[in-house]
Amino acid sequence: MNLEPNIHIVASALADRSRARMVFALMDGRAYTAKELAYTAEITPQTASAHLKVLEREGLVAPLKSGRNKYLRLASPEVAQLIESLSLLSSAEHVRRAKPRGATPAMLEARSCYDHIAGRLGVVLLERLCALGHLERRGDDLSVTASGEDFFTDLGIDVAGLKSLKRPLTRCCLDWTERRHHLAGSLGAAVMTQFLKAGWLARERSGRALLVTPEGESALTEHFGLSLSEVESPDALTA
Amino acid sequence: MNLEPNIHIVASALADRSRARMVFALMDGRAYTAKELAYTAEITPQTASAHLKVLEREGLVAPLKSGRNKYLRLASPEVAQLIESLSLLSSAEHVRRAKPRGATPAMLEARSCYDHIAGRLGVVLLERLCALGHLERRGDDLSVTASGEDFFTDLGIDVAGLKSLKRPLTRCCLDWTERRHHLAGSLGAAVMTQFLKAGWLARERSGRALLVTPEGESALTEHFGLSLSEVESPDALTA
DNA sequence: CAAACAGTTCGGCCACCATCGAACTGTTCT
DNA sequence: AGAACAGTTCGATGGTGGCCGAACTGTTTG
Repeated sequence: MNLEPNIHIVASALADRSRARMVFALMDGRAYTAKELAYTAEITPQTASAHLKVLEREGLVAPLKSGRNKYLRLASPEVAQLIESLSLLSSAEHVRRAKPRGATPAMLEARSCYDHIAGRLGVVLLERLCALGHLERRGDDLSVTASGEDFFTDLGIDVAGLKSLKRPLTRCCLDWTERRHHLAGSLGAAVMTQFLKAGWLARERSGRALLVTPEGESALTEHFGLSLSEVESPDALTA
Repeated sequence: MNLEPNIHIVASALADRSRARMVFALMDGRAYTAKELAYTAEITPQTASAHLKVLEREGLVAPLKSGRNKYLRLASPEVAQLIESLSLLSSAEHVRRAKPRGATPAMLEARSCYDHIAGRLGVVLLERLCALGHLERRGDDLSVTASGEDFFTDLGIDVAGLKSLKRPLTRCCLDWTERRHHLAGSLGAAVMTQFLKAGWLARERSGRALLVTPEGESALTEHFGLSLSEVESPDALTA
C-alpha cells in the first residue's frame, strides 16, 4: 500500500512558528523581501534564509529576484487555501481573547485574505449582496443571480470572463477572527481588485489591513446602501 | 499585532510521519481503535498512544470509548478539508510513480475520500452527471440543475433537505492521485451513502477501497449509462 | 479469581533542527 | 574603486520530540 501522500513533509514546513509567521504575513497576497519577512518573524536574516529555503523546497512560496533583492510570495491559491484551513482549526483558543485592544476604527475591520476582502467589511459586504438579491446562498453555497450579473458588470467586473476560469467563481471563506463568512473565489478577488483600482480601499504599507477611503465611504452608500458605522458595529447577526 | 493564529501548532500535529499515516487512514470517514492505527502506522501501541494524545489535543481526531476499546475518528469535515489541502500540495513527486502495480481492477479505482466517492469512479461519475445535464460546472463551480434535482430525488436523496444544511451542497474535490475533480459536499456524501445503502458499493474491511458490486454494475448502466470498463480505462479527457 | 488484552504512563536514548555569530557572494550607490 | 547592503553558507549549541522496553490501570472472558 504505497499510495499515501507525504503530508507530514508539507506540514513540517509549516510546523515552525517563524515559518508560520512569515507565511501568514504573505497571506495578504503581496510579495515581501527576505529581510522584511525576517523582521516580521523576529528572527535574524540568516535564520530566515534557511526557513525560506524550506518553504521554497516544499512549493509553498515562490521567489522573484530583482537586483539584489529577492521577493517572495505565496506559490498558489492552493497554498492560501491550506493556510486558511489551518487558521480555522488553530484559532480555537485564540478566539477567546479576540477583543481588539488598540481602538483602530475601520483599519482592523477590513483586511485582505490572500486576494479578497475579509474582516468585518468582508462579512457585511457578503450579507448586503445577499440582501440585495445579487448573490444567493443555500447553506454554504453561493451563486450569482441574474440581477447580480448586471450589478457586478456595472462595477466593471467581467463576470462572463471569470466564469470561464478554472477557479470557482464564488466561494465562501470562513474568517478565523469573525467566525463568519465572506466572499472569496475569483469574484471575490475581482471585487477587491476593483475596490482598490477605484480608490475605494487603500492598502497599509505593509500587512493585511485595508483602509476605507472617503471615496470608498460614499461608494459603499451609493452601491451597497451601507454606512461605515454599520461596518464598525458588531451587531447584526446571520443564521 | 497579536492577531495571528498559531497555525504552526496544528501543523506540528501533522508534521510527523506516523501521525500523518494515522490521520490519513481515518480519511475513509470511519473510526478505528488505537491499536489498529498503531498497526497502520507501523509503530508500537505506546508510541501510538502518545501520538493520538497530540491529535486529540489539537482537535484533529475525536475519541469514542466503548468498553476497553477507544475508537477514533476525524473530528470534523474541516479536518478532512485540511488533510485534502495538504495532500494536494504534497503529492507533487508522488504522482510520477503513480502506476498501480498489483493489477487490482476496480478496487483501487474507487475509494472513499472522507465521506464521498473518489478515485477513478468519482471522476467518471462527475463527468457523467455533467454530460447528462444533472450538474453544471463553470470552472470549478458546480450547481445542480432542475433535471438534476429530479434525478437525485429519484435516487432517494432529499436534495431540498441537503440545501438547508450549513454545509455546501456541491463542492469540487481535486483528487491527489487522479489530479482531476470529483463530487464532494453534502450531495457527494449523500450519493456515497446511497450507493452503500443500495448495495451498489461495498467497503473493504479496512481502508478506503470501495468495491463495485454486481448490483452496482447494473445500476451504473441503468442510471448513469456507464459500464465498468469505462471506469477502469484511463482514457477520456476533460478540459 | 485469573488470564488475556486495550490502552496508558514513565524513563532513557538518540536524532533532528531552530537559532545565532562569523564570514562569504553579489549587487547597488557614491 | 570603495562603502553599504541583501542574501547566503558554515559551524557550534541547545532544546524538542519520536521511539521503545518495562511496568501500570481497567475491562473482558473463561
